[in-house]
Amino acid sequence: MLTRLTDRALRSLCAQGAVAAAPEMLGLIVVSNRPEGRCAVRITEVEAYVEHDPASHSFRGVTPRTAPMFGPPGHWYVYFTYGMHWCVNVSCGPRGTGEAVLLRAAVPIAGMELLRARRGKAGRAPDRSLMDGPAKLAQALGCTGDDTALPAIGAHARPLRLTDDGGRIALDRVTGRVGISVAQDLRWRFCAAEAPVRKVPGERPLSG
DNA sequence: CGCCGGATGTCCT
DNA sequence: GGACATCCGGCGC
Repeated sequence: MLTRLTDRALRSLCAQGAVAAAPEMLGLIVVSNRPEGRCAVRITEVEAYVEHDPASHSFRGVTPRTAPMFGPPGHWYVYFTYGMHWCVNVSCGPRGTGEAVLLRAAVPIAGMELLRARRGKAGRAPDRSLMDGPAKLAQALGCTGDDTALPAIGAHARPLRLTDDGGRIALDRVTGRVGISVAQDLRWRFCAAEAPVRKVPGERPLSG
């Protein structure tokens, strides 16, 4: 039988904190509903960031940029990085706590043409590698700073909604986080089998 | 497939 | 001034 997490359960999950919530987000879907069209993706890779964590944007306290991390759980935190990329997170932990789960990769489940079009030239990549990075995922979903601090959960969450369609995918491996130079011992990257292998602490260089 | 370097804005030191 | 939760194209194997 098909079981689905309710919006209430999803909010409760986010409230538990980023480390607890992150692995449970594998298999959840993000529905993007914008004027140019509708699309949906299934989450295959996430990372947890907490407040007393030098790799976290919340480590140095509240700023206009990081405020959504400290807001109520279950809201989007979208930030701009490397001068050209957006990345999408879901705020976690109770209000006042600076935690979030970074959505690092996903596979398409609806609105393929739109997802591919938004990725531009790279839209010709196979499904598996169309959104195999946080900025690629954000681009495919059409995310920008306009989305930051908006609620992520609920029937009226728009233009971006985190929800459960009942489709589940298994946690395949747990590794250190990608692209950070501190706190590399913390294994807070959670991957489904579909997620890309990368050179990070804890990742096995060979598959199988 | 892997390595390397450039692009390019914002925030912190 | 440097770091940064990155991506892409070019080149070599």
